[in-house]
Amino acid sequence: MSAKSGRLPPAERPYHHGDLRRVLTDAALKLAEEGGPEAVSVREAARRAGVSAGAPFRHFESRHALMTAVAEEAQRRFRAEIERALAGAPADDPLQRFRKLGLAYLRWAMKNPAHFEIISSGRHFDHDAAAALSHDNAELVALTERTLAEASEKGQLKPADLKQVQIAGRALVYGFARMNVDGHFPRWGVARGEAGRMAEAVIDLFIKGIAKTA
Amino acid sequence: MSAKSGRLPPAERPYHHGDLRRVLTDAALKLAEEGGPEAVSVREAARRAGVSAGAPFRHFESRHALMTAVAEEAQRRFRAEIERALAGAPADDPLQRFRKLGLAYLRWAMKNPAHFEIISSGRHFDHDAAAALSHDNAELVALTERTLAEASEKGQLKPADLKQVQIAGRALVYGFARMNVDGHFPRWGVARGEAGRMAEAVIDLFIKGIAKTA
DNA sequence: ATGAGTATGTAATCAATGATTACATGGAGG
DNA sequence: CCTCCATGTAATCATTGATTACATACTCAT
Repeated sequence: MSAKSGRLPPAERPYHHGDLRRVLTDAALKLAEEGGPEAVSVREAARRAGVSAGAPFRHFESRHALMTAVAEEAQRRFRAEIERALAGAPADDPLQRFRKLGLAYLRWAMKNPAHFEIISSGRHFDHDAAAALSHDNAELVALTERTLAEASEKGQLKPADLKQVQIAGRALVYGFARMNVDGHFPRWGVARGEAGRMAEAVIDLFIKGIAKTA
Repeated sequence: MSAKSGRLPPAERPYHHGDLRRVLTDAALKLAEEGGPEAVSVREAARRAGVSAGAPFRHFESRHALMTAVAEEAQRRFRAEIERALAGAPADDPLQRFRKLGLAYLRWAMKNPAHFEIISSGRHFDHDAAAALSHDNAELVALTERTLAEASEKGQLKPADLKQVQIAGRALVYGFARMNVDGHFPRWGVARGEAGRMAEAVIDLFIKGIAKTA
């Protein structure tokens, strides 16, 4: 695919890139990792891909569109990681699965702060143009709802408005992840390794609050 | 002060502005309100102040420095509003004050999304250069800690690790505010007016979880 | 008062970036 | 083989953050 034009010197890149769209997306993902969402620039991505500054606009209408592709890929990875983590959880203990869900969520968010920010802040891309992302996200939301409902049906929860519990849980986890991403912890005198344990403690505190055995 | 130079035509602005720093900060605050933090540009602030594009740099080392001033003013307003709201709360019921604290926090955050984002995201300004902001913030943190401790001393709380409760509460409220700022609610099918009631419900759910009477 | 020194504003300029346009290249299919 | 079209390049523009040389006027010591 890339060595089709034999008459060109092998060191030269062929005129057509092959899969520039993907290469640009990957470069942008890396730029975000390195310097945060603001550090993603079309030109720098083009530079890293070894193409001209105008080339990316053949594949992305605008910088926003590039960020949308970045967000979709990040969300895909996020979902995959969550589901991978959940695979090793006991199927007959929904509350335990709910806990694992929260932990996996936080672990990924803390390990990939820039990507987490991109997919969650809604400021970096156009949500309406990201159908795949919306789907992946809805899938995760449905997963937590289902898990919580199962826990309730199995009698693992105190009587409560499940919708409210769902939102509170989401706010709690999202807030914790955000506090990490937004740099609150260092200013609170929370060491880097400590945040992980605190995440677990906070989740357990929440679960103890909604579980029946409390 | 502004009409000192009598020989100039009255319609003309005097060469020296008077309080350009403040005017620029106000313009930037308004720009943020209108188009979010990214919409704040040094040049547009200068334009609105009626000065040249280079003038702001006499007062702010960089755009970041301007944003720092914006953040300090926003944080000042935030703190003032919280304390104002808390003034009308019963002094002898710390748990009730804790609730009011959370509600006032969310009300301000939802009413001033851009300013809230600026002061809380840590990405828009230099925290180390914002001593006043750090002080105001620390003051609010201390206030909630004190209130929670009082509630505990008065026997209003279940036995628990207060530090963990503090962090969980903060994560919950911050997460909810962030979900609003980050545009999660419309995508969840939550109407605009509904968010306010949900905020109250979530706070009450949390308080019921930590209160003794539960 | 008055002249020196400084604070504050202007104009011109630079580099980086997002975006557009005209043109070049070459792969795919009749 | 030749045409069409997807994809890349080069040149260009407007906007923005930032710097520099210069202009203005406020302040303060004498």
